Amino acid sequence: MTASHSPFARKLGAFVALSDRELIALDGLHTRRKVFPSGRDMIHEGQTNHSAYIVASGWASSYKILSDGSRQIVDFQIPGDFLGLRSVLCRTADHNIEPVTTLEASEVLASDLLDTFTDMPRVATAVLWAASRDEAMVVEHLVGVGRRDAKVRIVHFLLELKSRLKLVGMATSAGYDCPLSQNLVADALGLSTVHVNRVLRELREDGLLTFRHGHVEIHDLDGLIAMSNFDRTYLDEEGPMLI
Amino acid sequence: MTASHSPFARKLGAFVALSDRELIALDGLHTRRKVFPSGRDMIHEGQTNHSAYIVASGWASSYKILSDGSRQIVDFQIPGDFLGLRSVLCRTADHNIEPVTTLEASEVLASDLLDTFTDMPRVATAVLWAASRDEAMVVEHLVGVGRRDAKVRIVHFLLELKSRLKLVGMATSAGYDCPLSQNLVADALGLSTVHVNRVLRELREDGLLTFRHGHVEIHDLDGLIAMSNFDRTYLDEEGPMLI
DNA sequence: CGCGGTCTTGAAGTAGCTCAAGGAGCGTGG
DNA sequence: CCACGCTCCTTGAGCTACTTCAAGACCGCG
Repeated sequence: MTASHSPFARKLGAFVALSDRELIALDGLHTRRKVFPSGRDMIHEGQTNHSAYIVASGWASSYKILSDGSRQIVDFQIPGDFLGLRSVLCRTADHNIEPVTTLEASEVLASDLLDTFTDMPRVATAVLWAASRDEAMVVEHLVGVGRRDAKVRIVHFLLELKSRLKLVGMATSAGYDCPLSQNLVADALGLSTVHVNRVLRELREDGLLTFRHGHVEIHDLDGLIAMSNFDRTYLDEEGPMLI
Repeated sequence: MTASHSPFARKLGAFVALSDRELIALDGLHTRRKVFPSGRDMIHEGQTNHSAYIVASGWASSYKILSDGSRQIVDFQIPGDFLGLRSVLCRTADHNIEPVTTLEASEVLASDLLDTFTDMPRVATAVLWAASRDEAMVVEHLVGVGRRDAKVRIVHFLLELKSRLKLVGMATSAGYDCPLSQNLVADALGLSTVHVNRVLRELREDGLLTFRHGHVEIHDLDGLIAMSNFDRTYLDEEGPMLI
């Protein structure tokens, strides 16, 4: 696998060892590309009959708004991730999706996907794997919000992001670019913006990491992993798990 | 559909209108029945090569334990629910499952399920629907833990449970039996046991609901729905959504 | 009858919230 | 080119919704 493949192909290639033919087929799903501006919902809760997408570039957020106006962000989507895969199945979306940055995404027809599956069953395995990884991430997110204090929660979140970005070549162990505002992080982690700011300052002062100006710099990876009990094997595998 | 069918068949019948032949086929999945004692894990995190089950009677909990010993319960399973469906796919479980009460469950082989699917595609639709409902419930759970205060969180939780139990004939609008200890509720909702106790007392004093001695009594359904902004349509449909 | 789990209540502490106000970066229009 | 109006970041001060600790009551069970 080379860097010339799409983030989507790179990601799946990390799960399941794929042949060139299979990787090219995955890239082939990237026709019908669209661009979405940031800050405007591309999928509304309750909306029916929309499509699924694969993110080509940019970040998005899926979230719910409560009656009192507060927002819970369920997950962020980065290049290579599916957007709204489940809501295609359910026919009606159960949450909103809004680009965080300008977003390029390719519309994926269920039929195209299924054709690829019958043609190349290993691809089906990989997609299923990716889908259940997404579900596992929501569970992990729930655990964090329910039982971890703010500092550990934020560290865990930033490490997870690092692992995910690394998979598509957008992060190193030293750091990564991150377009999320402190407000977005707060709404994802069930905290207030103010508190996120304070914790980020503490982490900076402790020499653990710096998150500023859209960039996360990791100063002490071992320290971060130790304090957050981040599971290295959870998302951070080197090489495909299934040969 | 009559009450003589299994909870599983009842539940799916509420999603998709199923013929007698289809309902009977679903009941047919309930061979290979096993009994699990309460309080002992039936599936461990990291365990591989275990089976999926359908709960026939009793309650179970799926949860994760953090390094500091605290526990986050991700979901409870009631009769008619799948147990460990995703971990069959992933090969290795990403959370523990422990019966809350004595549990009767039927082992389901992936092959049996797939045979039923090819034979009766509507069943596949129904199972897929149930699976994505489960996922939607985890998301809703995350929203609650992240953004709702303790009172609303508990009310929402108990109303959701009511809706789910109603689907399998184990609850009425007046109330239901609930074997969960306050400690279990606390670990599901990211609260302390003590605080759950206090909030429950408040709800009782406000004449909204009583949760005592393993029984939830609903005194003021409209009041509860109003204060928690519970979405009536979310799980509470009357009649199948897909004819 | 005593014992472990659950429930209940009080008292005191604290993590994280809200409110408030100022600064820094940046696009936009005068 | 500067002034403006954003949005985002930063910091302080005070508050409150929760937590932890502690102790007693209840209850089913061996």
